[in-house]
Amino acid sequence: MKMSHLFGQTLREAPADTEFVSHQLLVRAGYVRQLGAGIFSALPLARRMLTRLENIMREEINAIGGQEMTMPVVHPADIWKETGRWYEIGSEMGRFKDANGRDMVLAMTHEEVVTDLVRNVIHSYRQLPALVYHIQTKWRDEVRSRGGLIRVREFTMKDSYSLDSDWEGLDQQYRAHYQAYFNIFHRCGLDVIAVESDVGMMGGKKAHEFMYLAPIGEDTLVLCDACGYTANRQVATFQKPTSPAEETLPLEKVATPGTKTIADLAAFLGIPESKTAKAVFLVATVSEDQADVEKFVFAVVRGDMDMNETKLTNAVKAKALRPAHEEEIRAIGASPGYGSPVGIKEDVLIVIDDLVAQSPNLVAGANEDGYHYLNVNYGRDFTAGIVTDIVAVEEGHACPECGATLRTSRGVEVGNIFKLGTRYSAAMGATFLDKNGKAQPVIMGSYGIGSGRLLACIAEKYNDNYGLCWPITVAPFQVHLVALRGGFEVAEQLYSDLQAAGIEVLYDNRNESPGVKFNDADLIGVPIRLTVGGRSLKKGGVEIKARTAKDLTLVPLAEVVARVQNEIATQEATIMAKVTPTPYPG
RNA sequence: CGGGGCGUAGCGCAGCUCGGUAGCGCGCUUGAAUGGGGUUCAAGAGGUCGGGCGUUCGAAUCGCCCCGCCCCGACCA
Repeated sequence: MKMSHLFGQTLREAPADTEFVSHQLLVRAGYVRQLGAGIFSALPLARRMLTRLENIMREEINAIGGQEMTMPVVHPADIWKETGRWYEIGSEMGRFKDANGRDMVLAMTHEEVVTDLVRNVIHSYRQLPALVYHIQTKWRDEVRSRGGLIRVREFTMKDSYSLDSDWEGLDQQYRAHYQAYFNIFHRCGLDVIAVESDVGMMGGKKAHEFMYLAPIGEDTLVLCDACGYTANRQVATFQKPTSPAEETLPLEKVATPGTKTIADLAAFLGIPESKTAKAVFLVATVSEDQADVEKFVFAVVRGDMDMNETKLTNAVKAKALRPAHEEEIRAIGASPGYGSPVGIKEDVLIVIDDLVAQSPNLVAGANEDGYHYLNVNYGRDFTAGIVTDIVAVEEGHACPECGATLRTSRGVEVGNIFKLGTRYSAAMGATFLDKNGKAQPVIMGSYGIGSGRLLACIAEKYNDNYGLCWPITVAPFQVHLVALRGGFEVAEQLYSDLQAAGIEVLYDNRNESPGVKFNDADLIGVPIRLTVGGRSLKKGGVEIKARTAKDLTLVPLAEVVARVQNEIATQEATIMAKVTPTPYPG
């Protein structure tokens, strides 16, 4: 590619509304342009990279038996109504009516479509297992897109769907993806960790997220350095402290004026926060018979811990959760700041953390302004509809596996794998006949990687003060050939020689000053730079420089192609050395 | 959806308080010089001042409404 014809322009200054380095550099270097909030065009430089990323995905998914296909971006709403997600998912689903007034959906993901295909195509256990995938555009109308290319509304994803006749088969395909995903990210030069995650709107049984650890990440991860336990904070668990054995003491009501927070209360009574119970009032939206119903939820955790919304949402099978208004709290007989499950109306759904159930003699509100109860005990003084883990893990808690101290870190989710099970096949009647001639729902898995987000993460990792520094395996070109005065004729020849040798070359043939060319080359970030000019020729050849290297090396003209091939091989080998088997946890 | 900020040429910005018919730097075009890290000089092209309504003799500037974009929060695979 000659730079004089490259569609795109480098900018000296980044647009004012860009925040992250990856976003700034990708715009400045001419890779992407923004059309609207969370909507981007990929210019030729970015398109070349996306193609390379997607080809890496193709190779790895093909290697575990995947067959590429393409499923549509626009779906009739009927299939989404069949699985219920038409009703469960809120405003992030793109909906419109076609010319005949039929409800239509913009693809957020493709479980419904693939399941529809499965019920039409798969009839026998003999056709299983199978693995299909596609690379397709999705639309998720995030209420708030942010972070440049990290969190967008329109994006392209590689998603694969595994189909099995038994659970062992699903487990096998799941593990195969687990390794394939590490291979993909490592081949892109990105270090990731796999963490246990919430299944969210996908439903299903088990899920891992692949996380690129970076401060710009929007997810908080819980990590154990001792045993390797990793989980998204949304689902992370920990070893709860054991409560001291105590005689249960009689319930006692005490005046505690002006102690609306746990900290105030503990200070007022001179007790640790761990001896208190914290009440949180929420209203859950629950789907009942395709209609949304609001249910009051009264959650209780120990005073020294925080509630985890995801865990609570899952515990009550809610579609959404919001804090309750004061009137709603009073309506159930509780008092904000002095709430407790003791003496609450019976039809209220009380969810308590399992640690609260085991902790004797806690201090809890008296549901009366300015009063608390001492020595509240589960079972004697109150009961709960649900007793389960609803506490958020904090830095310093004990690892659920080995007991060592946990730490937290931020991460960007670049991929995920889900064991869907029969969630979709059962709902849509995608069954096969087993050996006994009995109809069984197909057992499914779903596995996604967002290519644009992957590109942004690589940009976020590989840059310096001058611009981008792509890994050779994903770079838009392998060589950036800079022609300076007195070197244009040689450069032209070199350009065709390199291309003839199968090397991807970006050739800066523009009549620009050297400084402009070098700065653009650094900004664009092609891994190997060749410079030909009167000066280099006088010295006997062409200068070669790796983007990340400090020094130039002079190479005789006749050896340039071989030398470049050698450099490419070396850089590729460095990255491929990281592609190794990763043990599957558990 | 709540809070904050912004919208003037491709990009970065000034002008707005105090209304008088739009400017700077970069980029772009042409010419000349320069020629190894955003070089220099000269001459140019390019703007419905986000949109609508209103006030006014006159609106980028004042008022009202709307739209868009960014950040924080809520939310989210």
